[in-house]
Amino acid sequence: MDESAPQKGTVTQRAIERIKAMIGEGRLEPGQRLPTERDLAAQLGMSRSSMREAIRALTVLGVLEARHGSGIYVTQLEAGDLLETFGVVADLSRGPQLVELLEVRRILESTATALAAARITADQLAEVEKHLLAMNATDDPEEILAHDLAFHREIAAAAGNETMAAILEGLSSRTFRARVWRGYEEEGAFERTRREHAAIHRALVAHDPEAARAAAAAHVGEVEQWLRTQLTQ
Amino acid sequence: MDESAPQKGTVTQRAIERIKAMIGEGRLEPGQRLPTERDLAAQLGMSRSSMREAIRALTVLGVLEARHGSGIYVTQLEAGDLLETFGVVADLSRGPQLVELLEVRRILESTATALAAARITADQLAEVEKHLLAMNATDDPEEILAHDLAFHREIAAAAGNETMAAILEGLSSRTFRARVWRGYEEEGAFERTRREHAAIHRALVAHDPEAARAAAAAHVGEVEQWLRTQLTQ
DNA sequence: TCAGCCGTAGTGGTCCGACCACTCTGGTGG
DNA sequence: CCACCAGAGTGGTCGGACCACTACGGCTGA
Repeated sequence: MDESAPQKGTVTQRAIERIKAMIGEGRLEPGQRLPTERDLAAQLGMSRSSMREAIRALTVLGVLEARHGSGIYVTQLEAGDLLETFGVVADLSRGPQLVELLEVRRILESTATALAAARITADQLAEVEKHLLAMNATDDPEEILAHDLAFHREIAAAAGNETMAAILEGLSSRTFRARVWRGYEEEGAFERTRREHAAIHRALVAHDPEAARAAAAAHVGEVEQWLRTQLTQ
Repeated sequence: MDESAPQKGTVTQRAIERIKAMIGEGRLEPGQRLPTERDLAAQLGMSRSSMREAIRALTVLGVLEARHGSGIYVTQLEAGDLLETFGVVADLSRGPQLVELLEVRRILESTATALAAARITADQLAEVEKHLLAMNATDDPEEILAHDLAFHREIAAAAGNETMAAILEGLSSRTFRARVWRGYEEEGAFERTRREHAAIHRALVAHDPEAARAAAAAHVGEVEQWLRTQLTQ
């Protein structure tokens, strides 16, 4: 059951490509269960160890999901599954790269907020308000951060593009924001953040995309500029 | 040398987190060489097999680089290294998700092109023109696609944000575009594409960001709309 | 003296076989 | 009829062996 192995790269790398190809060609559907590690290794003519490394690699990429004692399954291949690794980028980026990342976020977040202003429903708006109020009702940085994240997540979801929402989720991942905020909040940015969030909320209520875009861009831009000054010091 | 293993998740998963943490905390610098697989496994109190899976995982994420016979090294952790996995998302996305991905690309590409219009140098512009001419001088779809990719890559580079350029690179990866173009080009879209590219080029020459943004958005939007109609059929 | 070759130690890559931890299922006993 | 449970099957871990490749240093020959 082997077809003239081209012998390019390592055995494990080949296995990764093969499985990816199987999914790309539709031979493996989302949610479907794969053969066992032992069978897969035999089919591709390699050891179980090498096959396990390939499976582990595809697991961290969000393509496969291994359930102990049950089997290996193809994920739903949705944006959330595949873009989870985006958080790693945010976690490991430093210096100028952090600013670039924030610039990307500013572009996407402003557009997402504009889209949300046009499309958001009453229910979604209520959810956004819930986090806005909760954020203003406490002084615990941890809690504020959590509601801040949820605030933007709800808006991104209301924009109607799951892929964009997933990318923004990665760009706002817990550790990334915690790292930046650690210094940012010490400069009395809480009050400003609240005003900016209020402005975004107003634009959403008014269903005003342009106002929403401007408010969101300014919001992220504030942090971006602050980070930029930090680097030059 | 172990600190009260919390025993959460699999052994391999723990190893991945530990190594990621070492890099995040700066204990491992970009380009630095890690201890051998055998030593690492011993330090974290696990078998070499498990450690290898962890290393393989971080390798596909673009965080580590293994050189056969030499050792394991931390990558430069630049945008290109870490965002290579973005291509996998594009390769495995289908249906509505493909449209969402194209929408993200439209947003980023239009902004990148606008930035490029403001910042592009004469040398960079010459490079862009080179690919524009080469694209118009041939009828080989393969070659056209290659120069098309390079055309946009040069523009993204001129925008001055490597992270954005890396993301766009992933969103335009070879297989992704080949897949979409297969059907797109059959509808006589070549001529339209050339006109759109010419419009983008004009805006760059004129250093007109708004015109560049509009031209790029229209360019990607054309493909996006076509894909949208394909899905409803 | 010095350039180039080559042996070798050390590294990642692969394979094997065993056992553990967990899940799922089908039969059994209540 | 249901609850339980034992067993088969699965992924997870381990240890060791060997292969493929790199890098370095000593050796050889000019």
